[in-house]
Amino acid sequence: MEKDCLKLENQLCFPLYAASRNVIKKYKPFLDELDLTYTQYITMMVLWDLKEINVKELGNKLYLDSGTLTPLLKTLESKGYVSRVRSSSDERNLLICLTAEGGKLKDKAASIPTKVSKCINLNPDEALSLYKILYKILEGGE
Amino acid sequence: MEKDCLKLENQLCFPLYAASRNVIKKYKPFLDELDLTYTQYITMMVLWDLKEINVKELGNKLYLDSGTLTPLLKTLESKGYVSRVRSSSDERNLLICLTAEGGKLKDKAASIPTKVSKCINLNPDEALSLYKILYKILEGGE
DNA sequence: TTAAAATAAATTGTGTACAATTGAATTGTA
DNA sequence: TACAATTCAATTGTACACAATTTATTTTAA
Repeated sequence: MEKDCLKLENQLCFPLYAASRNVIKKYKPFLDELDLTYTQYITMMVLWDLKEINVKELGNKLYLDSGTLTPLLKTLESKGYVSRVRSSSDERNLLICLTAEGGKLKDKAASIPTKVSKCINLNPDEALSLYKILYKILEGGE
Repeated sequence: MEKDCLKLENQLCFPLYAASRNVIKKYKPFLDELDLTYTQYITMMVLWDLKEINVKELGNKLYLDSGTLTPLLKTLESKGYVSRVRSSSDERNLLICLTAEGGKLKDKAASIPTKVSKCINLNPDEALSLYKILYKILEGGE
């Protein structure tokens, strides 16, 4: 009986992993219009909200490290959506700042959450339940 | 109000993406002992169950394409866990077969699901609810 | 029956993820 | 105040993901 534990259909992590990729794919046609990948998009979300943040804090919010963020932020800089400046008070910190160009993207992105949620077949109860469980996983360990 | 839709904390996809990576990380110490990555592990799960499958069907089960699977399966072959043989009835198909060595891994893996579930802070109701919602997402579109 | 269409895997190229290491800047402390 | 420890970002190296294209094989339909 122990063996059924190793069947794909009895796993919780596998559908979590597959559903995550599945939903991210639904963003693609909308994000293509903004010339953003999904990871770049969630980075821009933080910046649309805060305007400025250093790499460390950004990594804490996105659960990503500098190995992922450094090249991604250089790409966003090359697109003109953010600037990268060393903090004068502590040269170890790199400040990521939203540019005017990056700010304009927010308007174009405003309709994306609604459009994507229409592609996902969940009712409000399920969505809320999912949200709570996912944050319980995220908070329950790191 | 439209603007709050673009806040990270109001997204459903972001915690899905973050929780997926968070849980996969919990497998790492256990999978390191088997010299498997998470993607290699779920591939082995299919093979422990079916013994043999072609790349196309494997991709359907894992929601992955040949671009991901081809190099991964070559790695598993080099580790001695699978063999790769063209189907004689249709040379387009590549059959992936569990080797004896690969079969032995199943015993070593048997305890992993229990160990990982102890690292995830969910009660049985939450786990079942999550499972159902994730499969609803997966079935609801592709 | 043979040429076009379809199918399967491999390949190519880009962009993450992430562990581990490095290097520069800052902080704590003897 | 030096200097060891810490912190932050960048770098290095490996392994996915995935879109798009290519190559080989098989199927189909004229």
